[in-house]
Amino acid sequence: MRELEKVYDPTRVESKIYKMWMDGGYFHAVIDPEKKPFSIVIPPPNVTGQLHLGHAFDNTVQDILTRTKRMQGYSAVWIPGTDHAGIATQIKVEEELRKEGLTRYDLGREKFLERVWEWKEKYGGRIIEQLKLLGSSCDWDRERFTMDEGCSKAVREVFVALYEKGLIYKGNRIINWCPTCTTALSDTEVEHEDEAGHFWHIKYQIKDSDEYLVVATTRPETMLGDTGVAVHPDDERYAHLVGKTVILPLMNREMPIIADEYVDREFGTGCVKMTPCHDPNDFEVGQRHNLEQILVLDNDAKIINGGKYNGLDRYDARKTIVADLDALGLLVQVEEHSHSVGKCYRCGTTVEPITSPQWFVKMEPLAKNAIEVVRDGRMKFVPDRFTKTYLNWMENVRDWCISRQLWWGHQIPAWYCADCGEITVSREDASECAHCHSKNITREEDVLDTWFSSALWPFSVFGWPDKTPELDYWYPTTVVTPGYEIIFFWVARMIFSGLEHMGDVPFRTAYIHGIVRDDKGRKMSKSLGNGIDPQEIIDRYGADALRMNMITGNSPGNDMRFYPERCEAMRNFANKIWNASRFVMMNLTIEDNALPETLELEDKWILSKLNTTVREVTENIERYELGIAATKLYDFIWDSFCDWYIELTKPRLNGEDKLANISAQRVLLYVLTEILKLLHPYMPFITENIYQALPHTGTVIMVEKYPEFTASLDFPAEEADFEAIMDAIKSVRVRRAEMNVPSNKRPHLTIVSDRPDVFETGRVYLAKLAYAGEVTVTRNAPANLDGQVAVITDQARVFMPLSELVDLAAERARIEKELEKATSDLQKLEAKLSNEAFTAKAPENVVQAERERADKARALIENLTESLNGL
RNA sequence: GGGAGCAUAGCUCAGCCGGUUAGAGCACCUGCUUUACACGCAGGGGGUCACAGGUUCGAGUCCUGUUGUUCCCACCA
Repeated sequence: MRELEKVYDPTRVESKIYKMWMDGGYFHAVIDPEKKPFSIVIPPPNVTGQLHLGHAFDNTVQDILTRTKRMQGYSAVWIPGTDHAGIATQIKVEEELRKEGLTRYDLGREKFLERVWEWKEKYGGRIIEQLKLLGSSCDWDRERFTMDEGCSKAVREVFVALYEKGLIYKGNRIINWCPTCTTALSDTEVEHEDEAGHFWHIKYQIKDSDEYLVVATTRPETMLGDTGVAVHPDDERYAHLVGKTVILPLMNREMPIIADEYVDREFGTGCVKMTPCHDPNDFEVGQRHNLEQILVLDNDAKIINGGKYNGLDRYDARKTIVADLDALGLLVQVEEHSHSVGKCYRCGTTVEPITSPQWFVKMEPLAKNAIEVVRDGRMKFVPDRFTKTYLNWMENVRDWCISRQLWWGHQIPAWYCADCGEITVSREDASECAHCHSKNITREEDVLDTWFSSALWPFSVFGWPDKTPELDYWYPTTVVTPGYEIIFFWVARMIFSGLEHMGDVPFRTAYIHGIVRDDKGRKMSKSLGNGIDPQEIIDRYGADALRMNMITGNSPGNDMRFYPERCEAMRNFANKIWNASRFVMMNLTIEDNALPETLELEDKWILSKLNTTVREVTENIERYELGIAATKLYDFIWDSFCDWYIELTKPRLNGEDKLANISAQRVLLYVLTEILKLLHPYMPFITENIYQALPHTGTVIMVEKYPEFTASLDFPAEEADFEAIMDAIKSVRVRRAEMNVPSNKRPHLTIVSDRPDVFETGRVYLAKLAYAGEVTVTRNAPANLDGQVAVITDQARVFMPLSELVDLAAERARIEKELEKATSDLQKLEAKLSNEAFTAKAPENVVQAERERADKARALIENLTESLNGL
């Protein structure tokens, strides 16, 4: 293991490491009353899906949380699984059929479903395999599918329970219809987009009169289904017409003129054509006024009940109707008009509002509890702003249309009786009508909204409706991590479902994240072709680099842009750790990582810094500030450990003193091991890989104990002292760089400080890291400073005999500039300190800190003046 | 129409409870075969924290408004 490659190659080890974890069964969680439970259910990816960067992000978050908690001694379970994704999957299989010149109807329901299951078997595992490439530590023994037996049972139970409670009903109501997917959609499945359209003003003649009303519409084809015209009850312009009859052009249908508060007098002409079957508002107005309902669009959005327009596609009908109206002189005006159009979230087709007999969940009673648990804090959103988004939606939620005219999904357990006309809803497949016992029953063909089963996911995966130990132990789950785009689809529905069926929230925290965009800030999509395959990134940079990249540099809930180049930085980081470990191993003669009995100053410094890092990182993760924690680890590892501590140990490792050598090894190994543990949840592969090569007492790092703050390793005073030495080193480096001193020039340094003991300890490091020859430490400045260049830090003045390299004039200018800065700083500080309001009101420690700054500034001015005089 | 986010270095973004001299990565400049790493080391340049008010001893951070931008929700035909 001492012959490690200079460059870390993740591709060679990641799959081996993953296999080792799998073989060891480390992902499997068991119920352990001695341990605290921690649980996450995966937002189940679509079974036909491919891993994209959004998944990579989402699952990295879950893995970090799960791995951290597992190491912290929780019984941490992360339940994986996939979603049957009703419409999406059915579309895919239908597309495949189309290539064979077939439709699903050619196959029939049963054969078609066989095809979908085949498809599922073929592609359903793909995304799971991709999740493994990421390093996801899911409990694969507990993998679920929304249409597996257990989940189906849960769906059935919920449907029947809600029906029995009167919370599921069937009704002929306005729903969103997608003519391409030929199914109803819920409100959440419709995406609204503003589109440039027209506003057609049409004359409707009053019966037995020369008078006309003018109505305006954006969808003229719907006029075929008009069954009334509405005006506002207080609108004096039309008061005389209310109750009269108007004649629908083209159809010559007589329709009433009604008065309803719904009409906005200011908008358009103040007259609204009423199409109860194709507009949600008109539907409601129509119900209030008993308007006739005439459906004029069929399932393919072709005209029906429209006389000569029958059979025309909706847009062809629109053109024809407009032309006909124009020919009749009934088209009074055509306005350019931008209006919002609803699109199907699966296929993008413009949906049509259509009245249709569908199944609904009655939301009001369910929403009430779902609002309460968030209001009273039983469940919280991170970041908090999504609370408002959620509440706003839940407070205004309308009944949920759950039936879909698809074949792939959970078929609704309802049977219609041909004899008595009643509906039988049953947990077991019905063989007779529950009302009249007729055998003449047929099953509802529709299936349920795919989100109906996802809503039950946090408890169906643990075996509900059976009472299981898993439910007892792991429900409610600790946290879910969805993107904000599925708050309504999924999060909201899980909340009311959990409350209704489990009597408790499905999760304590919803940690909501943003979406991953491309480098130009655009959403990644197939049509733009700007998607990035995570697998490609993994192949190129490693899963660890991808994970780390996803998690750093963004804050909770915000979108992030994905730059492949940023992965390079994280790959470099992995390489840095690799090489630091190589260094430690190359120097290793010990077999265990116990700390030495005596610690040097620099040891205490790194251990104390490590300790602080442990505390802070743990706190950050606890607060879901994963990015901040990652940055702290990155900085500690690269800056403190690699750039400083490793360099600091070299004198001991290369020196003659055996004991010193061993003690350096011990601290190095100890810190490295702790670093690997801390970083493991973020970069699981490389940390495990290195851990396996180091002397260790555990089995695998993924089940090692997560580091904890250790009071006995807290050395704040020593930490500060050592930083004074670092300060001196840095200052000397800066001066040398400014003066272009070649690195082989090693001048004698004279350090003047009130803390000679500290700098005495630091001599060897100044020599090495500040490229000094000899180092002398004194309390008082030497009498003769001729030819000395000084650098000044808070705790010391360092003199270097380098005046031959100095341009005296430039040096004078430099010092004067520094002096000027110091003087102005001091003035500001003195002004602040002489401000009584400040000294009286600011906290003592802040005032004290300002006093110290002022003292330092004074000392600096004194020293600079002295240097200037010395020139 | 309602609501939310964002606006900080050339680029992409951090910056939690208001408290020293505002940070990182990338890019840029200078130097370096320092025996872990050039996927590296040392150093450097670069910011009126969108704008205008306000609160405060003190504001990138809190409040109000303005502008720009992105998004979500909504039944004005």
